[in-house]
Amino acid sequence: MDTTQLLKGVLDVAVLAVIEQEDGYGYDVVRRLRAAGLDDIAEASVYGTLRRLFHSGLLTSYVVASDAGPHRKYYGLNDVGRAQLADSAATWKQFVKTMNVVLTKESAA
Amino acid sequence: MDTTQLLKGVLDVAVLAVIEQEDGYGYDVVRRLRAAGLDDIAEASVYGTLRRLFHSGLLTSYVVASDAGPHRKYYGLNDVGRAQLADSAATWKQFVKTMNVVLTKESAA
DNA sequence: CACACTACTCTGCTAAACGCAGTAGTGTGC
DNA sequence: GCACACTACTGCGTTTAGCAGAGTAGTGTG
Repeated sequence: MDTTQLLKGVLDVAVLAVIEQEDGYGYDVVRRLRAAGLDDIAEASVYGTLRRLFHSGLLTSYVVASDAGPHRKYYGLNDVGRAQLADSAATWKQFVKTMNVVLTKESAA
Repeated sequence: MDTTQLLKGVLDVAVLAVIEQEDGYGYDVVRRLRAAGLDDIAEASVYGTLRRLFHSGLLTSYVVASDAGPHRKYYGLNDVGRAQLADSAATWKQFVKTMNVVLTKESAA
């Protein structure tokens, strides 16, 4: 099965969670997500998500010069972002529970 | 948060699981999924998923006359479907674990 | 015979992840 | 001193899949 479809709607939460830990820029968020186990995540997806979240008003943004490459566009959570994260994480957990009900009923052997 | 996006890729597994329990027809699968907690699932999504899974060769299909309405198109799992279900369920569980890592690292306070 | 419930189909819309290409900045090796 | 690798970001077009909404029937009830 392709995990691409599973990511839908979840990448938002994942990115928010990673940034809450510590402010991050795109390239770095990609690495942190991959390190956490989302191995085959695409760069374009993360950059796209960051832009979407920022334009939705959930993130702050500031640019920092780098000593090893181009400048970095850092993102951080604001209050709206933190609230959204809490909310989405709760929705996710509830969803997982529901799916567990659906899946464990299977062949009640 | 909208659960629509969370369903992506997961509805397949959910439908397969429900059908493995017992053969079912569209209208009935919808009710069983809703009963399990996927309240706001749309009929069109389930019928679409059933057709997709059938055409992918995971389901068998047979028509039964009903005593209370039009005929019913029942679906059942074949071996390919059962294998796919096992596989997808495993992928899902792994994905949930990964997401748990991502989410619980959050604010390691 | 109108209406409700069952049961299914079809068309078109939309969100979001991704592939791919392109643009730069920096540092390393030949 | 130039090719190449790595860092860092942007933009466009494609694809997948869930959903809204409308339509078509069959059955049974007031």
